[in-house]
Amino acid sequence: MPELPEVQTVVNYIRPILIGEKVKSITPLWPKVFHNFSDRDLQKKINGEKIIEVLRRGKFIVIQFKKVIMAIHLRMTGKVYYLNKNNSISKHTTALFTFESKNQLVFDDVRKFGRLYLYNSLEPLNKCLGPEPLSNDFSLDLFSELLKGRKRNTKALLLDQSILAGLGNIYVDESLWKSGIHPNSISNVIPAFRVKKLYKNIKNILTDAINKNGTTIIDFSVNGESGKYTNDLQIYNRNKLDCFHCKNKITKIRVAGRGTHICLKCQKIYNRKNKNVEPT
DNA sequence: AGGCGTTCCTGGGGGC
DNA sequence: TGCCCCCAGGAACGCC
Repeated sequence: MPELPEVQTVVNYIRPILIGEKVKSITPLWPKVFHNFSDRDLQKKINGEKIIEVLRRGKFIVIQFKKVIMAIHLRMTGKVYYLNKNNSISKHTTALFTFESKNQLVFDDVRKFGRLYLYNSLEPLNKCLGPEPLSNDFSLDLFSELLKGRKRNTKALLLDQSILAGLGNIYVDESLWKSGIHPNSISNVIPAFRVKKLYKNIKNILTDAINKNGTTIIDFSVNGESGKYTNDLQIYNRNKLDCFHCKNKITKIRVAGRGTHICLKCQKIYNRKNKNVEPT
């Protein structure tokens, strides 16, 4: 499940090679992969155009051209990699980018949820996405306001891309565990010191994960590098194993429709009744 | 407003 | 071994 660190890893990988490339064609091998545009739009707006910049916004990979942007969302199983002489496109390829240099970029997606988007600018993405957790604009005050301004299940809120952009199931579980907050806590009654912890942990965990090329195994055909943050996971995917803090067994529950890993001893539920009670 | 169920997909795991 | 069923999940959407 590519989240912010995994998408950043992909961007770091493809950016230096993509910049300066001119698009010859983009072939949809799965018809639904073009989300909001047609072949004709491509011919008018992308084909022959040069790639100026490649960046990340939330979980989107953004390829910037002079007048338009193409956004790629990997959803759960999407992968982007270069095609070289030694490999062939897999049967799960949903789109194939061909450049005038004859280089080719593959968009591979087993479950076919990933999509390509065409926009005139970043604005449509900015409109539906919250702040970047690693940007300077994302202050503790802003984060506190986001939590206090709503009476919502905390995990659901952190997964909501319009509130905060880039977190997914893995990093929400990790951040909440490290901050001692139960995912079913109500966002507006979490005490300030816990909010501060959560704020710092989100930043630290994401930064750490980026430095280790993320968690999801990314099978690049060129350099074979895979995400090393897998070894650093403290709570995610550790159902029935010992909590690293208190040695209690980790449990798996459902929160906001997602499989959720928690330590019942370390993570405190905050709601109206017990907001002043601290964990033992 | 927010919670919840449904939809999109396929590989893989559990049960028999 | 084989087969069937169901589950995993990010985000959009409709409903309550």
